Amino acid sequence: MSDHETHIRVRFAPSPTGHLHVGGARTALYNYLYARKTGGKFVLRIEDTDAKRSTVESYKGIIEAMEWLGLNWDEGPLRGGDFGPYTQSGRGVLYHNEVQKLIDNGNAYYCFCTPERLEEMRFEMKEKKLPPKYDGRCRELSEAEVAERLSKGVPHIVRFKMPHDGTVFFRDIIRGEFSFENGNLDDFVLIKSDGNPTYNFAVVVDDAHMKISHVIRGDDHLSNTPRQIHLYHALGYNVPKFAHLPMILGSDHSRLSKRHGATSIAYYRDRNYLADGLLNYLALLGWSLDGKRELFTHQALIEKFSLKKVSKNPAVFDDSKMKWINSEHLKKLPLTKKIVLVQGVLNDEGLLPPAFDVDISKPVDLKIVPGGEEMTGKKALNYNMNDKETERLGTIINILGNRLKLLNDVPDVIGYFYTDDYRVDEKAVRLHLLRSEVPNRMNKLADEYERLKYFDRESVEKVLRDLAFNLEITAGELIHPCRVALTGKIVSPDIFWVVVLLGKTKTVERLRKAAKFYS
RNA sequence: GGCCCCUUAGUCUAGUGGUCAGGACGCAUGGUUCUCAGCCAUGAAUCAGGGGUUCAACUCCCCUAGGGGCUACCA
Repeated sequence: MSDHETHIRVRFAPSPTGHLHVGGARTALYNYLYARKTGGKFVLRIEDTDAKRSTVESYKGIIEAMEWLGLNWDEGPLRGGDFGPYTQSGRGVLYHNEVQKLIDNGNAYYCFCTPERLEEMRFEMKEKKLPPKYDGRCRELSEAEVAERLSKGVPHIVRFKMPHDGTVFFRDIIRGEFSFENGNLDDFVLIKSDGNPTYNFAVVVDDAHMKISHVIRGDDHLSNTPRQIHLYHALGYNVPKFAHLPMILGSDHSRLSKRHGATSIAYYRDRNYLADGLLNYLALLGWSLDGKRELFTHQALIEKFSLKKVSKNPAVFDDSKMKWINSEHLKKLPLTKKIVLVQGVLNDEGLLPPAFDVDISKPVDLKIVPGGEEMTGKKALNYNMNDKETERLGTIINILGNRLKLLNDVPDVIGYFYTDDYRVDEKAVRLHLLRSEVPNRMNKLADEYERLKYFDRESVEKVLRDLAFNLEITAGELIHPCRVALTGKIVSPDIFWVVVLLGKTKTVERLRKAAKFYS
């Protein structure tokens, strides 16, 4: 690694005018990954120069979302650093010093044109099918004239004096060489009449002062880059390297907006998606390792990421793939971790502590649970659950297996283990319970279970199969109504495990209740 | 209007002049099973269009079309 590479500094610079959305998060992620991969620094800077649109709620929301995602910044709000402040509203003096430099060396000038005149001018130019550029009226104002208007307090802005001829060249890490004719660029605004810098000016000043080595951002900024390069030159700073990321589009291929529904990071956080899963999916939106491997842990992302492998084409956000990635991450979590997460969701839904005690007569041997993972370390004692309940939950999660794809499905998928007030699927009832022969069978099954001494999986299955044999029906004809009676659903994990984990008392109670209710 | 970027299945992508155009999600079918999920197997589906260059083009060049961006005292 060369000396230069040891000084890699990148930044994510959102404006606090809304929530952190998937596009911004992806940009933040790539910056973060690049910094971690290269041992550089990741800076978070808040670009709040638009006083009208910036809000503290957005600011807080962005910071919270970044933290939830685990995109830890080295310098910025809450962390500080040697190049602060990291909020542009706190850097006013700096912009004014810098713009003064530009005015002094003839690269910028005061402009007294009113917004009304500019609008008129633009309108006329459009009529004449000319590019709507600033006409440069104030560009050649004499020093005396400027001084006079200034002293009178005439509202003004500051513009960059763009050369009329020449070409600006630059190279983008992802897209290669670019050149822009200066003639197509106009005298853009540096300082607004409220004294705040514009985006194009503030980014350059801040990136230069914060010693940003690589500017990694969305390609909606590609067209701004030539203007910014002029500023770097005029200000006498080194031009950083650029990497313009393809944008993330909505399903209709238009720019992501509120119309597209689920675009905010908070939305997924609130629905109990896993941060690492989201990161994984976001990473894939515009980057791939080899087109084959798609599942990456946070750490693997850092190891494998490369700017060179970022694609040029815009990507459409696909919810179903994101769900899949999320489920894969969920699958891979160790059991103890899953228990804690599931407990959290159950608790949020008011399902903890359980509405009833379940007495499992014989402790469940996790070794015989399909794909059963044993609990390691001490049990997770959260949300008023005792050891036994925690162990039961661990077993429930084990028997659930891959059926659990989204943590948010937990209440629906296993709620019946925790309350009697669970949702009953009418279709399931119609299909399996509303039949004349069923109530009697359910009662018989309840009788058998009531008599059972050891309520373990083996016994519970034997009882049911023996009963089916005696009644001269298939096991399925008992199993399906039993499932609906116990869970209210047409689908569930292995029914015998459900019986065991629901416990003798509840199982018998629900079988009888179903028999009575649907006879 | 001007300037700029992008274009492989529905979606994300691999591909860098000669490949049966590979993978993944999703979809469909079959197998396993008490249901579902899973797992296994199988299948449908792609190089935007047109010109060149070349013995050979998804790959290089040009044009067209489509999509996106910038052109703000938004960022």
